[in-house]
Amino acid sequence: MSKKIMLVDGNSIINRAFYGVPLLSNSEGIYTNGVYGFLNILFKLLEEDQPDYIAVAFDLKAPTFRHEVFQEYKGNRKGMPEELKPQIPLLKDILDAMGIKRLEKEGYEADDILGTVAKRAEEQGMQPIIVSGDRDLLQLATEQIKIRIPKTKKGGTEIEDYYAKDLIEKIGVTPLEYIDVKALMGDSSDNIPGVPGIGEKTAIKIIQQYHNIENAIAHADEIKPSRASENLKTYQEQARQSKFLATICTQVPIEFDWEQFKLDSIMNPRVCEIFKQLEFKSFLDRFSMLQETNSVSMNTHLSEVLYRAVDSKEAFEKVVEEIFEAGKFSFIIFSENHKPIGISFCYADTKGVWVGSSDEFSIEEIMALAKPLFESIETEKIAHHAKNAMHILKHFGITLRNLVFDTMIGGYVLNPTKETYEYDDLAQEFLGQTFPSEEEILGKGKSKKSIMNLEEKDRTSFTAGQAYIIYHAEKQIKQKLKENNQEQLYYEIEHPLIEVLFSMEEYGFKIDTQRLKEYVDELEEKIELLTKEIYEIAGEEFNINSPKQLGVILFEKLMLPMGKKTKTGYSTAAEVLEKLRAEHIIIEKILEYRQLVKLKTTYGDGLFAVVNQETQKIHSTFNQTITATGRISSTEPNLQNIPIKLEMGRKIRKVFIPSDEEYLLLDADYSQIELRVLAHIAKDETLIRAFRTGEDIHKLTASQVFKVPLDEVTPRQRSNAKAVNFGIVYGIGAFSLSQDLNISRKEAEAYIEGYFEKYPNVRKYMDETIKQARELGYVTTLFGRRRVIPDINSTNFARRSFGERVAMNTPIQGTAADIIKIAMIKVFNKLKEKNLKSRLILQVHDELLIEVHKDEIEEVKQILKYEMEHAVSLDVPLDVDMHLGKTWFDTK
DNA sequence: GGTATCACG
DNA sequence: ACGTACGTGATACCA
Repeated sequence: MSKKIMLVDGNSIINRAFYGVPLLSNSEGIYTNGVYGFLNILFKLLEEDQPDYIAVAFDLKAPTFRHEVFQEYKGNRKGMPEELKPQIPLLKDILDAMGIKRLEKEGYEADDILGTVAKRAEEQGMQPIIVSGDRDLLQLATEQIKIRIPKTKKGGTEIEDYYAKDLIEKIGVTPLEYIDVKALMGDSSDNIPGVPGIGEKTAIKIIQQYHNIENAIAHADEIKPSRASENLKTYQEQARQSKFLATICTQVPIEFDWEQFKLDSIMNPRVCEIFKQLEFKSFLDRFSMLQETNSVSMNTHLSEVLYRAVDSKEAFEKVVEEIFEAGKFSFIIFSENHKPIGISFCYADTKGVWVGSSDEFSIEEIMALAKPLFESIETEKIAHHAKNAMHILKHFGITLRNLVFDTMIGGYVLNPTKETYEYDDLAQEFLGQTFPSEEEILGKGKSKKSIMNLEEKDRTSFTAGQAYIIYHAEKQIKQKLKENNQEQLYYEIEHPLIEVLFSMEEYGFKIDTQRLKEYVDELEEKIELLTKEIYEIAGEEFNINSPKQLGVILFEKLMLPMGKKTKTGYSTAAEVLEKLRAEHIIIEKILEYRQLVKLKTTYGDGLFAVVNQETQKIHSTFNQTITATGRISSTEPNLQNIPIKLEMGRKIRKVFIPSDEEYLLLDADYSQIELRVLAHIAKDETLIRAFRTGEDIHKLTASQVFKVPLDEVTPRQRSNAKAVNFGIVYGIGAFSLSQDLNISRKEAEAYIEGYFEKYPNVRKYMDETIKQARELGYVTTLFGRRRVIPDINSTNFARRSFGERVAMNTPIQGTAADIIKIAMIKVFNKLKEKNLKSRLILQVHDELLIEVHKDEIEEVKQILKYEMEHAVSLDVPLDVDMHLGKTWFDTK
């Protein structure tokens, strides 16, 4: 049975709908007739045809006011309160919510898109159904392609259907001849001039006889009436032109995937909410009829109906059974004081359950009953922050299998700049429903209530409601990912990464606590000594850690020249003190003191505090939804900022050791990954060639910027060029570069200009990226990661400039982040597949660290290097340096 | 809870 | 004339 694909001409149908029904507004004063009529026709057709696929094409050039007809307010467009405007869904929002793909293409009309897709569908053996109010489309009719033309009449909507044979039967011309009919009769709405004096009747008669305008023109003398004959001769050029205009282009260069058009359930909670808001009552009724026997109505708030609490073994066993039958469920584990207290589930679309632990029903018993469910490879799971749940489950000896979606990660992929990804937001954003936040229900801080203290009804609706939200938000998030072309990013990068990060966290990093203690003691002694010296020099005791008190000593008591100020007073930052080094001996003492205190508190004491006393390991958390660029971050402790630059600090790395003497540490880092990414995405020949031939990139830049031969570049010039390269990646500014290099702004400007002269495509890339950000409001990485930059169009200079730098930097930093994530997944899978004992334990943005078993060194080295260098294929090679060592310090 | 400082890529 | 590089996290101070 061949698949049906319905292709709707959005513009013409909404026009029909708009004119076909009387102007009506709902109780909010929102005019809804155009969109209402459109949907009315759409639903009727969907019921009749039951297509497998659907898409709606829009004409970007056509006036859009009828798509936005809701924005009229009480008859007065300007009268609508500003705060109401963005809340009113437009037709496109409704289509998006229903999961119906919109097709739009700059420079092409909806007709052309429809023609193109229909032809391709026909080639694929599908049955295309084109829906349009425009008879132009009749030229596309064939034996397979059906054209449906709805007509809004008093008694309702009537639809005329045309296959090729129907056209011949009813009008007497073939679809191709119909183009010539149009060309002769013209069409004012499509700006086709036609031939004056020839209307529909005459046009059809002429074409029936002569089949096309060329032939008709050749025989113009024979044509009657004489007026038509005369005009055809006079306006023959115009007739040819009209034919060109009337011909639908079926070769529009668009790419699509049939799966994008797949018609799922168009009636979901989000759509329901919109219909409620617009008071489309008849559609809501249609929906509730579509719902199964279930009493659940979407008009009911999601916290009110669906849920039940389960508090006995017998009852939960039954629930587990039901979930197995459903084949798919969402779940949330609730914890208090680091101990799980219950689980909520949602399954079979409308069923929500809260299973709480009690004296009679322990969490251990609950977990034991749920174990087969979580471990089943048949049953699909939806989670929110699955990595967290995996740790809890692991504690009960449970391995989570067949996780199909993580709504937190999905939300992050759609918009990485949000502070948090919580349930109330998901409900609002993806389901259009209001759900209370955790804070509203439980409060926060010290007065935070326990879930167990809630009334049973509230507890159940709160916990199961969250499971309900993620169960239903999943479809919406997936749909949005599809629309944004981010399915690959989610399914091939972020989703598989969850397990990799889980494994890294779970495995941990062994710490030589003995050595750490010695290190802290050593620092403590030095600090004590320095403190005394500083007090002596200052002539009094004060808190050196307080920038305020330190400022008073330095700039008031010792009268040192003040460099910079901060909001609150004098700046005592290292950058400022460094310039005062020669002024007073206290400065170097303070700088050293600062360095040592930092090492002791943050890295000494800080690390100690998070070592698991039993295993002597630290288990950092790798956050997957924090950064705006796609990098991961590390907390408790942050293992991505362990000192390395200064020798004193670098020593701390000696306390990071392998689990036992069977293992060593293997470190691999990408060389210049961001500059390589820049070379690739900017397509700069000079840069690409340099990386291909393995040149020293900073030296090359120095030679280009300072206009000296390559072998005459001084170390100083190379180091300055390095700063320029950094600046480029960050979105350069002359002022900042001048600060960084301690040169004049003029000189810095000359460096930048010199750079862009030599790497012209880099400048082109920067300009184009900013332009794209302005137009689209966002920038993307090579793998479709997207960051919205609202400030790019700000009228405030500083904000706008920031937006521009972000626009330039994010694709570079983000693409590098994508690449190493891909490498991590590949390395992880290879180690697993080959059943090796070696483990990936850390990522530091361009660096991976593996705890490698001594028997596996050569094999793992080969895997690590290969997978990192071949994670993706760019126009430049990726280059990886590797080091093996007994401690992290030694992997240099 | 905001600010300053400083550790990393 | 604007105010200044991109991305993070931890700690100590202080209102």
